[in-house]
Amino acid sequence: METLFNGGGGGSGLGGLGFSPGPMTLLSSFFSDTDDCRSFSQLLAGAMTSPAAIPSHQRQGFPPPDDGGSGPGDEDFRFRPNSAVQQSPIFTVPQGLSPAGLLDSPGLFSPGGQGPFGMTHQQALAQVTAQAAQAYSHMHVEPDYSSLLSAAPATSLTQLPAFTSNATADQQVPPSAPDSSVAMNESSDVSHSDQRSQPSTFTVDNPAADGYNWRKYGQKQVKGSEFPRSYYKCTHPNCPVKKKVERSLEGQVTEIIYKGQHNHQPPQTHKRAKDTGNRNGNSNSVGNPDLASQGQGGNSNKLRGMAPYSMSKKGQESSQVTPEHLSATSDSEEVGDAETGVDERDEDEDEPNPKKRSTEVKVSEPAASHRTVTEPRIIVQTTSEVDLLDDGYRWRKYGQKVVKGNPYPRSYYKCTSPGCNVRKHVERAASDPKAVITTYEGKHNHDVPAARSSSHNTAPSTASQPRPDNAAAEKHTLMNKMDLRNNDQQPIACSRLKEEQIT
DNA sequence: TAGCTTTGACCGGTA
DNA sequence: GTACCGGTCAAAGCT
Repeated sequence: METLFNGGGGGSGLGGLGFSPGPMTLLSSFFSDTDDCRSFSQLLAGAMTSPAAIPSHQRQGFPPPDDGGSGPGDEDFRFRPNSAVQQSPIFTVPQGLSPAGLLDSPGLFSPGGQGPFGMTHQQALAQVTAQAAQAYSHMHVEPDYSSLLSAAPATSLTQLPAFTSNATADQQVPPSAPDSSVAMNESSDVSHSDQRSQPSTFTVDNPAADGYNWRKYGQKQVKGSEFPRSYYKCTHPNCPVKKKVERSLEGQVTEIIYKGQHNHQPPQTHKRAKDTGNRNGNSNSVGNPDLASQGQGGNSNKLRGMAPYSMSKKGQESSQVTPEHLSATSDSEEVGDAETGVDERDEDEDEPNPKKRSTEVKVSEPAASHRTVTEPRIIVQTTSEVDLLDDGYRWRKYGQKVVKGNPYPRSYYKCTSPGCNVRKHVERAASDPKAVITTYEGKHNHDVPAARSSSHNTAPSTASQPRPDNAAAEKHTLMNKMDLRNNDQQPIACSRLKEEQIT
């Protein structure tokens, strides 16, 4: 964990860079590797409505529902962090991490966003994250990964917001699919021809950062997206692979769609090293938007997936984990290599098995084109309203997205204070609009606005819901209290919030 | 000079 | 039949 979040010292990638992923990114990184899961929303919905219906003996493992997930005998419960269809990045919650327990934590949450234990959303998130990490370490045989996770100090999360928001240009580290390739490959059929990569949350300056060389052959403003879409072709002779990349004006990759499969190995020598600098002594150092390409032939080394985070090279702001990044899991060669060295890559390159190269979950779509398995990264600018959520700060809703399986949109907010980059992501459970997960990103650089009257609800905001700027500390505290090895810990993934009116 | 990006135009599919 | 749209082409410019 320490390695994961803080780089684990030793001079590799993340550690050296000294940044941490945003909480959701972190979660995503943990959860991005299975093929049969439930969306986060669905999880929420299910948990909010049916924990009791789940046999107690199964709660721990949170047996798969009816979505074709693992069978009764399976130890893993799977669900998708995003319900964007079945092509969402999925993650597996193995025994030890009980989604049910997650959501069914007694009294951890209560109206107002804070439970009797003072558990806040941030804390919940941190806890979930920690448990996810723990779970991941339990379920995956990858010794490297597991060890990393299990060894990670809970305090790592403390720095998440700060680091994500303060990354410097030199900290460009690719988001990576936490070894989704491995997990997925192990657990699913990789015949999928359809993949969709996680749009990396982070700015990726080099589209070829996934190990392949790409040539941009077109760009177009597509309908429905506020961002232009770029078209790339693999430059390898006769390689039919193409990819479409959508980026925000800040350079953040909002979506990457791959099409085709590489019929060759990733170039041994990466120009990327030249392009972005050869950090950590290896050539695979590039912010990499395309983990999916890995899935198509890109190499996937176990540790590469451990580095799901990258930082924007173009803007600090973009380095912040934005909602789009919540599920960012791009294959991170840079990080992976940074931590494992090129050798690992070479190993993977020696591994012709296409399955090992799949990073994102594949879908069963027969189409030749494959979209990465995550939901679209496009955030629709919907309103400019200032949403007065109960945390003392003023928020401006800057977008929302409806995910499949959840009639309620996921909403994104930004702090309205000038210069403050804190963002807030609110997701409501499909079954209960009052069941909400609120995730803060970043740290307020100002005090809580003067007292204001709120038409809605609840207890004093600052009391009912810890301020984001305290999130880190809270997480820290929480994480310190947590015993990652304790499977009995009931992580909280949602809260039945105050009668918060989100829209 | 090679390779790449940019960008307007063109093409084919679809409603 | 037509307009729209996504995808691609290809000339021009840049590195």
